[in-house]
Amino acid sequence: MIEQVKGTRNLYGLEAEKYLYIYDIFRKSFNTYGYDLIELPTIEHKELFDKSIGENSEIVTKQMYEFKDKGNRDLVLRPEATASVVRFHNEFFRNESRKYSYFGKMFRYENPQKNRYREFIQAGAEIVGTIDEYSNLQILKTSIRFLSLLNIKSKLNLNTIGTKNEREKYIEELDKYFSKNKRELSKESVDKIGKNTLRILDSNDPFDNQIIDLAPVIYDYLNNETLSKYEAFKKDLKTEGINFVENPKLVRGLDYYNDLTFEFVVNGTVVGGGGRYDSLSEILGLGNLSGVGVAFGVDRLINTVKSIPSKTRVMLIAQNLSDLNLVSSKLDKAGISYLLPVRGSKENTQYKEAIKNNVDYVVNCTENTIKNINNNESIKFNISNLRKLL
RNA sequence: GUGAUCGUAGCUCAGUUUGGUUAGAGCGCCUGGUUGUGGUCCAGGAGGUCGCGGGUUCAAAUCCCGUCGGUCACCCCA
Repeated sequence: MIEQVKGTRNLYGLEAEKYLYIYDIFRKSFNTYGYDLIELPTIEHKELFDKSIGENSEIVTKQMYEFKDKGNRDLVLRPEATASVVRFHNEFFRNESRKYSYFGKMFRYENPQKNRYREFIQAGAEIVGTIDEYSNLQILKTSIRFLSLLNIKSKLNLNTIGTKNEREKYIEELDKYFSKNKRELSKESVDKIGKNTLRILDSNDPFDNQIIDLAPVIYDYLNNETLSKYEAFKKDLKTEGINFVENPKLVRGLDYYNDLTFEFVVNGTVVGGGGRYDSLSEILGLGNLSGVGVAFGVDRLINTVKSIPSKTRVMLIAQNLSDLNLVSSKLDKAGISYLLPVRGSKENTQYKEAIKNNVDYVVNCTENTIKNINNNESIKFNISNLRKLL
């Protein structure tokens, strides 16, 4: 037997329904609010992500699906979409400001586990161009509307990581501090000193707690402009009645972020995250445009959403096919959808099939009745009687 | 990249420790009957390269090695 590729997922039945439902709510939340949908290519030049996400990041060094095509180009399956959106924007709308939304497959070569797949779906939104802090608020408010329409209760974590210069100075101090206290850190954290210092703050190892708690805090290394922007933003959130938890240790894995970073957490799982990226365009050599965005893990949302609204389902049964064909043609004309038995089996078997398929009503085309499968009450079949039930 | 654990019928699993008839069960599926406002019950039937490859052995689902896949965790992230 040929097994499926590691880390891929088959969405079937209820999961597929949830996928469509989430896509639908996503479109209602973003697309219809002026975030134009963009279908981006799945393959991109490797260079795009080397530059944007960062050559030393975990994603680029270990997690990209890389290949050479027949023209000897270095290509990758995209690990995320923000860089592609910025590429597109700079190519076609360089001197405009625009809002985008996207919904599609991403790929990262990691070992799969709960809520993490090699091929996964992200739904995201970006505002790119000459923009101010108001965009940050818009992205967050729209995200919150999206999650609440899905009936998902999430916690919003918030942080600012300042400008690149500020961050570099902070990391320098952090390196010194952790080096000095090496002996009281886990081996894994020690390995990150000088390489991925910020991530040490994120350590789950209880052994590290004490040292991390006493570590320098990023806010002490940010200048007044950065801090006042951040304070103003928090004030806006409070005015809007948006609850959040400030987490100075929240660092994102992508190099291009500055100032605002945030994530939405449900039961300990990050279902979405994002932030500000004012230097991404420049890093890509594409100009000098700002941006802010959010991305949701659709697979994680599928695993989180408990139930979705269901439609009333009708199944036709009959003891001969001509009865079945007659009624199904009538329903086709009336625009009513229905299920049919897979084959002309005996009546009892067809009833069983209806029950198995979770239908609400069975139309017996031979007897001309509509039966409510939940209480076994039958009424005469005709189109208007059936329509009343739907 | 690291670690743990699992892989036997469509599904859930027993059998693996201690190698030994023809590899089993429940559910599901198909056929016939029963019931007749139907989801019950009865009988029969189909369905298995024991994930894959190699090794040990007179003999492997069972032991060894490798590999692929699932689940979970670390790392990391959505």
